[in-house]
This record gives sequence, structure tokens and C-alpha cells, in this order.
Amino acid sequence: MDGIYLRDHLQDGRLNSVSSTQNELLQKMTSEHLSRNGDKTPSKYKLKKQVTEQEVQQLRLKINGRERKRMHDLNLAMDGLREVMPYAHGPSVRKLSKIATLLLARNYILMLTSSLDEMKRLVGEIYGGHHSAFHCSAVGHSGSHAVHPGNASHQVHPLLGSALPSSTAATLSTTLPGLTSIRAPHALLKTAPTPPLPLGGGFQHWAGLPCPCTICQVPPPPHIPITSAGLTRLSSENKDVMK
DNA sequence: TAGGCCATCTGGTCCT
DNA sequence: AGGACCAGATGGCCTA
Repeated sequence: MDGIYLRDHLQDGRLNSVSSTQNELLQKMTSEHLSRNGDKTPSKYKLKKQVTEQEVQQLRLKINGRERKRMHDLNLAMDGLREVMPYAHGPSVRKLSKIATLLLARNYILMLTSSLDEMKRLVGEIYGGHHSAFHCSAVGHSGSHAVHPGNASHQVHPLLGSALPSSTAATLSTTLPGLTSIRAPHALLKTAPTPPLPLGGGFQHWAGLPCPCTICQVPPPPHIPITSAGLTRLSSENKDVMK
């Protein structure tokens, strides 16, 4: 395939350059090609031209292969992102597009951040602002504390239970009305999506145990505020994508 | 058939 | 100098 593209472009005379250094070969090839078209190629250039063509082709193949590998790696990373998204996976379910995957991931992170903030607030209420032993659970910030919804090895915090209490969900919907608008682009799926994963997954931060995580060692990163306006904007953005 | 999505090629730029 | 990254162009495939 590469050879076909290369050949076509050479015939079009459009092969200009690859980079400031690599293009010398290609430009030499082009000029020789043009002169060849202008008048008959001298036979003494024949061997040199063939070598150059091979060099150019090899270089082009090499560059194309690198780019192909780079894109494949990028797609693998995209697949990895799809796997941890709260969506149905399976052969019968159409794969999320790249743009949908990225937007969904963003919304998902925002949603988890909001849930975490709400949990922190509730924990603070329960313990009256005292610094409880499981301080780590109240530290979550979306950026550095990765949440892995697809990881089944998550342990549930002994004090918080396996899932958010119903009051929490209700509080979320009342205090963060925009949160309910954070929806995965179901329209992009061709089959009925599965419900989002429960938020019961906890971190492995246990009461009374020293925590080695970087979150507990360093100040938390700047927090991205989630406003209803922002959520609204998110929804509108998704609408554009989900059209 | 139009539009969306994707893979690939390609040339330019930046970085190491 | 070579590789990584990026964006534009192009063509194929699929779906409504």
C-alpha cells in the first residue's frame, strides 16, 4: 500500500519533503523525476536513480510505519479508555467513537469528582468536622487520585458501606441538579446501554493505617469547580457530538 | 446518496 | 539527525 501511495505521488510530482533533513533524498528524487519527464533520462543516471528511489521508498515506508504504529498505540489507549467507561461492552454494542469517548470520559471524571466532593461533605457532617481516622477517604481529587470504575478489586470503605446511601444520591440531585444532566451519549450507542456503574467503589485507604499515597503526602491539586453553568455547557457540548 | 467515522499517507514543526 | 507529534487530504466502509 505504501508503495502504491508513493508511486502515485511520485507520478504526480507532489512529493516534496518530509523534513528539513530527510527531504533531501525526496527532493533529489523529485528533481530527477521532473528532469526525467522533461527529457530523456541519461542512462548514466539510471543506476543512481534506482538507488535513490529505493532509498526514498524505504524512508517513506519507515516513516509511514512509525506513524501507523503511533496511531495504533493511540487507538489502543482509546480502547483502554472505553473499557473503563460505564458502558456496555460487547460485540453487539457499537463502539463509542473517539470524540464520544473523550467527552464521556470528561463528563465521567466530573461526575466522579462531584460525587467525591459530596461524600467528603457528608463525612464532614457525620464527624462534625473532626479529622477522622479515615482522613484519606475525604481527600479525593479527580486529577491525581485515579478512579477505576472497571476495577473489581476496589475495596469498600468499612464506614461508608458498599454504595452511596440513597440520601446521598438525593442530595446530589438536589444540590447538584446539573449532575443529573451528565449523561453518557447514549444516542451514540445502537443498543440499550447498561446503567452506569455504582459509585460504591472505594479506595484502599483504611482507618488507622498509614497511607503512602501521594494525595496524603502532598497538598491536593487545584480543584476544578463544577458549576451548574459548566454542566449545562457540558450537556450542550454533548448535544453537538450526539447529533 | 449524504454524512459520519476511521485508517492511512504526507508534509511541517518541534524536541531530544 | 532522527523521532514524535500534529493537522490536512484522501479514500473506504457503514448507516440512516
